Amino acid sequence: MQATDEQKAPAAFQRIKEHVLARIRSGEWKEGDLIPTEEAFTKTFGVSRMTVNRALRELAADQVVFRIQGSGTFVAQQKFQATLVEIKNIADEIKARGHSHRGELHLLERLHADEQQAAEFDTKSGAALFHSLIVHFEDEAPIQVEDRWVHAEVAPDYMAQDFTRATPNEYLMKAAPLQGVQYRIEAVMPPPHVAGMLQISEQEPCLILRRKTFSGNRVASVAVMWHPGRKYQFSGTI
Amino acid sequence: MQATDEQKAPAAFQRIKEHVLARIRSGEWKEGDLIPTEEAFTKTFGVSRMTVNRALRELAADQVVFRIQGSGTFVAQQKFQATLVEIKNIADEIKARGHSHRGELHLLERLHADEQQAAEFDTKSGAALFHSLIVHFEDEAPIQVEDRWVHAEVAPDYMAQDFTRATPNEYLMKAAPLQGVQYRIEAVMPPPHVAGMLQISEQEPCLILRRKTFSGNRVASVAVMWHPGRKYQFSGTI
DNA sequence: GAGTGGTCTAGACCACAAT
DNA sequence: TTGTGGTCTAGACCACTCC
Repeated sequence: MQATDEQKAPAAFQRIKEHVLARIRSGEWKEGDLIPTEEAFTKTFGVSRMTVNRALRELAADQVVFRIQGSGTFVAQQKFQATLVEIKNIADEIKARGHSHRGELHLLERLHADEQQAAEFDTKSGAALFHSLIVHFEDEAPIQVEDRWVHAEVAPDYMAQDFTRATPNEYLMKAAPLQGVQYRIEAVMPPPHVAGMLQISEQEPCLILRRKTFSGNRVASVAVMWHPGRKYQFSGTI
Repeated sequence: MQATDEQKAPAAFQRIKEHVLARIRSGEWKEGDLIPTEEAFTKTFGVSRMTVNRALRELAADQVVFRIQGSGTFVAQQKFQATLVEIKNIADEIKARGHSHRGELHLLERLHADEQQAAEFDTKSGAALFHSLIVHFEDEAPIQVEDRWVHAEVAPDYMAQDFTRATPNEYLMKAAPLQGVQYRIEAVMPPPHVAGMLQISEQEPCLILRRKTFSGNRVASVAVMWHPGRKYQFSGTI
């Protein structure tokens, strides 16, 4: 028998999605345009309203269209205005490049929040915090200094971890269900002790990532991650 | 009449999603666990299978669970391993902060690609390119130097644009259907002419975003965007 | 009130996996 | 063969918008 090239017909809701996307791509339907109603599509495609509804609902979830109950379905604003950068766990990132990762623990202590730290953690002054300072190496070259404070109530076992094996990030993800992250990326000059740990000059800029994580409506952890500007970049594709 | 605090009951599919999410958050259902079948949920919640299907399908789209036809629905790997940074159009970003944006065009020229540029654009040496240099101001403070090369074949009308009104980014999005973006974020010291345009010292680090866009399987544009490290950060929430 | 989307039902048939 | 998810139907009722 001949090798047949059987194509399964795409699902009806997929065909409708493609139809709408094609109209938008071709420019026939432009930003803000009202597109046909669900009822109209049921006739055009000979399908039930639930099927049309699924197609349009998924396009709305993808922000291709937006829908206003009682009014209709409209073409959404062009996307691609934003580029997304993915910031990964440093250990995974290094391993993904085929290199070896090693963490060097420089400091692990328990202390009490001063006023500024209490404000950052949205708690009261004197609350127990853990503080760790770890230098991450990629094939024996220092690539990140991770300076981290952790709310002791959220991750009480923090100090019992072996941070040469798992990063604090990995531990915290298991210990405290993450509910949110705030981050900021900056370019700054390193203070002397950071320059020393990264084995760079104080005249070389650093790329820093500040990251605050939330768990159970509390601030779980505040971290500052320093990277040598010459060797480290955030990069990606969309 | 008393001010009533009427709560509309959440939709059934939402209640089911919440139920599953709560079980996962509490740790009752762990990564890789098989969760109840659609049929089981119809009985638990007293709803039809379509309603359960929608709830689980949406959770699968969000990568909370994964589904294998014939086998069942399983809890997916923990997320939040990655943090996403959104890089917006500079003009939109400034306006969103409630400030005024102004673009100052310093250079707009047509030239021919040298060998290095030809390699970057994946074309032949001598191909026509446009080159623009724009300084973006936020409330009269320079916030970005945008140095951009554009493939003339992809956007032939580039030089006819008024870049004090719309950013090159906005124009290119309309002129050339975007198919992909590569980017890189770095921390570097500014060369003298950039420091001058940003009105900063040569000892102040810059945050730079390099961005290459693709259209129709060709490189449409290569841009380097310089920002003063002291005033500009990438930030966001997830 | 007419038109639109938001949700839901109670079935149905199919494809795929495990046995 | 049985159980699972993937899709679809032909209705239904509701909430909201606009006239």
